Amino acid sequence: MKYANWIYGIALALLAFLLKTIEYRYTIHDLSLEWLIACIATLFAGLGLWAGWQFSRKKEVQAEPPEERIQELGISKREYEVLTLVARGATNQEIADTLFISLNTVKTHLSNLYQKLEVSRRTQAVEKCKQLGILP
Amino acid sequence: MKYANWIYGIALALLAFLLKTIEYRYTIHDLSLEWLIACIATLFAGLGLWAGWQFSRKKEVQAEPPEERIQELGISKREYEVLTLVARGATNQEIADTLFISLNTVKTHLSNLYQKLEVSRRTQAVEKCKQLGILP
DNA sequence: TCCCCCCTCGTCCTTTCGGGTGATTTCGCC
DNA sequence: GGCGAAATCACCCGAAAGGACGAGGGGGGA
Repeated sequence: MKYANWIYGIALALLAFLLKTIEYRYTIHDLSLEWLIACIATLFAGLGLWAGWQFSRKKEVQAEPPEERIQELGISKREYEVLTLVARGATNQEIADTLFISLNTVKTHLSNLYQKLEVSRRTQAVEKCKQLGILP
Repeated sequence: MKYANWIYGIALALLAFLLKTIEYRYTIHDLSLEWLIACIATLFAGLGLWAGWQFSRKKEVQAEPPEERIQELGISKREYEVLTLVARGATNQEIADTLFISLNTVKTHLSNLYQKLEVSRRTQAVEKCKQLGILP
């Protein structure tokens, strides 16, 4: 996704180059200078607008497959399941009932999660995961 | 904030007009045409980019004035302050220290919040408020 | 085969939360 | 002046959460 930046930059450079060559060929005499400038101005303004729009768009949708960062942090499937339930405001007991495991197991998973996320409470964990894009 | 759109448009028009007049005055002969075009192109490209950025920025922050729903639910200022700190993963004690109030007071505010939000735990409260757009 | 990781469960202990109740002060509004 | 809402604080108690261990089974890779 980082390639987008380069694409925009290259596109800009190419367009500038193209305009220059065109201008060299037809040494402008039949179309007035002001007209040319106006065209170029609007064209590039539009291009900049579009680029900015695309750029911010990317950031919005970014979301990025959470798989990557999850694995980076070494979070296992089971731990992630617990995490999502925590994010929904479930208590440890509810999580245990949902996943058909013991309350102690839930606590163990959470303890491991806290270590991996470098936090000490469920609310902090949820907050951090949302920042990392791991949770919606 | 809707005026921003018009401001951008007017700014664009003004700049175009300004460039035209300048170009009329100094009928360009000492600075090469290609240079002028390059300048204009980059200038407008940057302007477009900036405009697009600002535009998307507005949409992001938009978020809708939470004031409305907050008052609907009868949440007071102090309660909202506590709420935001809870959303950041702070403990009750940390909240108390931050707001220079007693731990008991924090608890009271939270109890009232839970009733107003119809929840029973801090994580649920945060979850609900994010859904309602009260919290970012 | 052995080792490592995951998942599971347990105990003990401390801290944190949440619910309930009551109280005081301050402020704006009628 | 009275009234109500908001803000403040206190106490008690039980539930929930978190930390720090240990431990066993299972599966996959070196």
